[in-house]
Amino acid sequence: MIDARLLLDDFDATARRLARKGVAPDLLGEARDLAEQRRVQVQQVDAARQARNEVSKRIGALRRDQRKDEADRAQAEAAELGRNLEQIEAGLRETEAALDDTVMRIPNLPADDVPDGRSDADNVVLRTYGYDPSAFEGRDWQPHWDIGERLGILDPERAAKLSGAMFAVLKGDGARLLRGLTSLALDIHRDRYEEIIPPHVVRSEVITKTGHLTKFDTQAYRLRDDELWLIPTGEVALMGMHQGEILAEAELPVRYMAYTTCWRREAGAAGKETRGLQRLHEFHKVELVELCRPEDSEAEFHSLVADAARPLEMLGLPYRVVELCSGDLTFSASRVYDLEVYSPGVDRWLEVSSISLVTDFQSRRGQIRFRREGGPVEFVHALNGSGLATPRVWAAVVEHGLQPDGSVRLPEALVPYAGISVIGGDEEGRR
RNA sequence: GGAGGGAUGGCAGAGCGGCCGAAUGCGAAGCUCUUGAAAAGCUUUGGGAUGCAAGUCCCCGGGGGUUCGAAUCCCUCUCCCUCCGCCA
Repeated sequence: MIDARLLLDDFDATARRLARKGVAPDLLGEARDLAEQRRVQVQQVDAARQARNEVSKRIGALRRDQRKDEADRAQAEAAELGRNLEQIEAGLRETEAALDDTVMRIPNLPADDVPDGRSDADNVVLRTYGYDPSAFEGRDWQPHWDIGERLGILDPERAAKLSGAMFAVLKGDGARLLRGLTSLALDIHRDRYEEIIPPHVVRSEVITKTGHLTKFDTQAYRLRDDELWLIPTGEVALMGMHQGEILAEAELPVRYMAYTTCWRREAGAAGKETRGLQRLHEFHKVELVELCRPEDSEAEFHSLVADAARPLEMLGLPYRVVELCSGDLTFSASRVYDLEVYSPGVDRWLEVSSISLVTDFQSRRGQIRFRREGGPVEFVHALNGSGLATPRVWAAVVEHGLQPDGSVRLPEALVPYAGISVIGGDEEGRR
């Protein structure tokens, strides 16, 4: 959540910045009014408490001195003050609940140099790597689901039988390919990120405070008999680890990676763009997250983008870096770059990683702070992005590796991890 | 799953319902002394709300209650420890 102070201290500028993200001024005005009301009520409550505390203290002294009559009189007075206090406290509680509710609906402020725009049509392609359109002409490219079924590495019918639409069964070399991809990614990122294997279910508290569970978001699966949720991304577990903590400045930056299964309900999604592995309820991903000092976050963001791109380059996959415009930014992000891999089989660019600079939006909610060397306590900045999301990268490897004889050649860098160089060819490609 | 015990500041560890945001020790920071260091002495050392400030208010695992007043009493949840059961 944003700092409600911004609304009190600098309403116009804040409203202008949020307008770029499509936030209605009404919402902000409502929040500001509530914050103002809260400020007034806090002062009233404090004054009322002070009055009561003073009398209570006097009662203690009088009782010690055996001045019973005076004590009794004071006690009656205190009881009256107490009743009064309760009333204004109730008012304050109401205001705070309403304020909280309202502020929670306000998204993070976009970075000032994020391009203006309303939808993904206004996103900006910053650079493209390894993509030559002519290289894809005049050949019979196939979508990965056709290749996968033909080679027996993908089994959509069994997946549907087990779990329904948007689930996957990978078989044989297909399973091995996924395992190889995750190992490759974990090894690539090992130099900068500490590998974590977290729990895959987390408390309501954790998923709420990472901003992945609000009343407007029904992405996550809940366990029936426990107040626990399946993580929609490893980020939830990794960011949750430091909730409520005050880190030492010297501990920063904290960089973690985790290979986890992710579950998303994806309510409403179905149809053409969900075929094959394009969109799944359950998938595997290597996630990268970072906590750092505010002054470092912009530079760290660009490092994170470069980190997320490294596996794609090693796999020789053409990709492009897209900066999301202000209107397309996710709720909690101040800046987002998407990495999109070109899929020749469906002739589309598929998002394989979304790198977000979240600033202090999550850490304020989750109370993740750090203490400056000999100085004050501040909120850390948070960043996250996929280090490698397996389904779409799996699909891209299969589509790009398709050879005229129908087999799939794996990228060189992947061969040691997958233990094979060709899927579906003659036995020579196998080791 | 069953039975018992616990949760207090960076750590350890006191705390009669009022004088306790909290003794004491350790750790850490600053200062004095010293050529320097050690030792010793002095001082400082949690978070948050509100306020220009002085101040006031809140927080002793979380939430609720009793009371004029709760770290202290009651209820509840979570976590940790010991024992029993189960189990990869």
